[in-house]
Amino acid sequence: MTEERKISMAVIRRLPRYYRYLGELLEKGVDKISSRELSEKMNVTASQIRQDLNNFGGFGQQGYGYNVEYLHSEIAKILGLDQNYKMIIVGVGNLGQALANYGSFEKRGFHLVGLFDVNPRLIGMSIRGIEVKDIDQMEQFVKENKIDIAILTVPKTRVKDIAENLASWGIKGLWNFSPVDLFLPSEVQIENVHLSHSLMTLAYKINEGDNL
Amino acid sequence: MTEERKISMAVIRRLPRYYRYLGELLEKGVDKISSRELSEKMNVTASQIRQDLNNFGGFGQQGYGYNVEYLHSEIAKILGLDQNYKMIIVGVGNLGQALANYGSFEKRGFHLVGLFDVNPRLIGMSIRGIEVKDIDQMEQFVKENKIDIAILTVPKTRVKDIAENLASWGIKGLWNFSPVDLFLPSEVQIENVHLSHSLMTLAYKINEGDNL
DNA sequence: TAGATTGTTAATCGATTAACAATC
DNA sequence: TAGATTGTTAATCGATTAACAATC
Repeated sequence: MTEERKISMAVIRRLPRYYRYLGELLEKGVDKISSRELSEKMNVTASQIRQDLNNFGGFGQQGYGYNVEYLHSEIAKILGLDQNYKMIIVGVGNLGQALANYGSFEKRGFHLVGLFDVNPRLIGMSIRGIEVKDIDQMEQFVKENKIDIAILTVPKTRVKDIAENLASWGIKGLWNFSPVDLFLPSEVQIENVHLSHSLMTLAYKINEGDNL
Repeated sequence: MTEERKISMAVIRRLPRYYRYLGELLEKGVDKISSRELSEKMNVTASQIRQDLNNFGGFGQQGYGYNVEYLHSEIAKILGLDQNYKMIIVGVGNLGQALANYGSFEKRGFHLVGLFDVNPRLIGMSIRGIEVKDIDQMEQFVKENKIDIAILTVPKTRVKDIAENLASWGIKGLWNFSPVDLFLPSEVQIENVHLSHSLMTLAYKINEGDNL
């Protein structure tokens, strides 16, 4: 593969937003857009949009703008949305069940294929046709099915061991919802969703207004 | 209140993490910590920790370090965790129910007091002692109970109108889980949790490894 | 006192914005 | 061709890291 200079995560985290806006334009039947028009919709600078996109090559055309469908599909490729991922959920509590019921990940190539828990009351239950299995069966399942991503919605006391095991079984990514930081070999990619951090940040913003 | 220079959101978003680590140290009975020790645990630079904290005043003592309990409580104050917030959940689907069942927000002062939905099958149901009400009753409820925060877990087609209404009824903060950007008057604070963005970012990270 | 570690200034690094030549 | 808009370089801005004097 061609050697490219390291793209910053700040740029990467903006791509899904571009992708979403382009998807909406696509649905509306819009077929071209300029960086300025998009910048106004998204409330960012046109310069940033052009800089971000040019990290990956030239997707536009001078004097014209960007073809919506093409740009949309190119961003999908950059993010890896042109591929399929096999996912399992570990921990089928409230949040695990909610995520299991989410159909919308499927259409982006994220396929839920397994559910695991320790709770005998949950084991055997099915969500969207997927049976909850005992966590003892997880090693075999992950290895046999070549699972790419594990969604971790287990209590924080359990997550470290589970994550380390999954890493040793060759998982590629962990989507971690526990309020814990995982330190694992660099082959395993980690994306944290710290809901409590997000809520605390909201509390700060609410009070910040008082100081103005 | 004293006029302070604007603190960047980058700093604010690190505070909940400091707060979490300090809470863990507190539970372990550790009573002091230096920026260097904390930096090693958290995998950040000591310099950053000191810079971050000094945005809000001097919490440490030369030659000693930081008192864990004191620093923990000071960060809580900065974030506004010394206050109480009344919250409602709008949209009691899978994710709304999961969040409603989360007990852990309560102990940080975030009190869930209302649940709203349009679905007649959900209306009348109770979660943790809170009855799901018809969304028609929301205006009166928000105004009478002076609700601070609304958790938005409604379909994306509904969220814009609901958010605008809540804003006009004096809500202070919106915790938005819909894949939509809300543009509202600046009195209303918005914190987005875009799960799909997070998952796409994980996909990128997984594939990025291939280029190394 | 000597040692340790903060608070804070200065240096570096990186990200964003502005500007404009290239070109469709 | 003239007008529009990209791609890209340069300028600015902000955030992080390093260094060290202050001080407990």
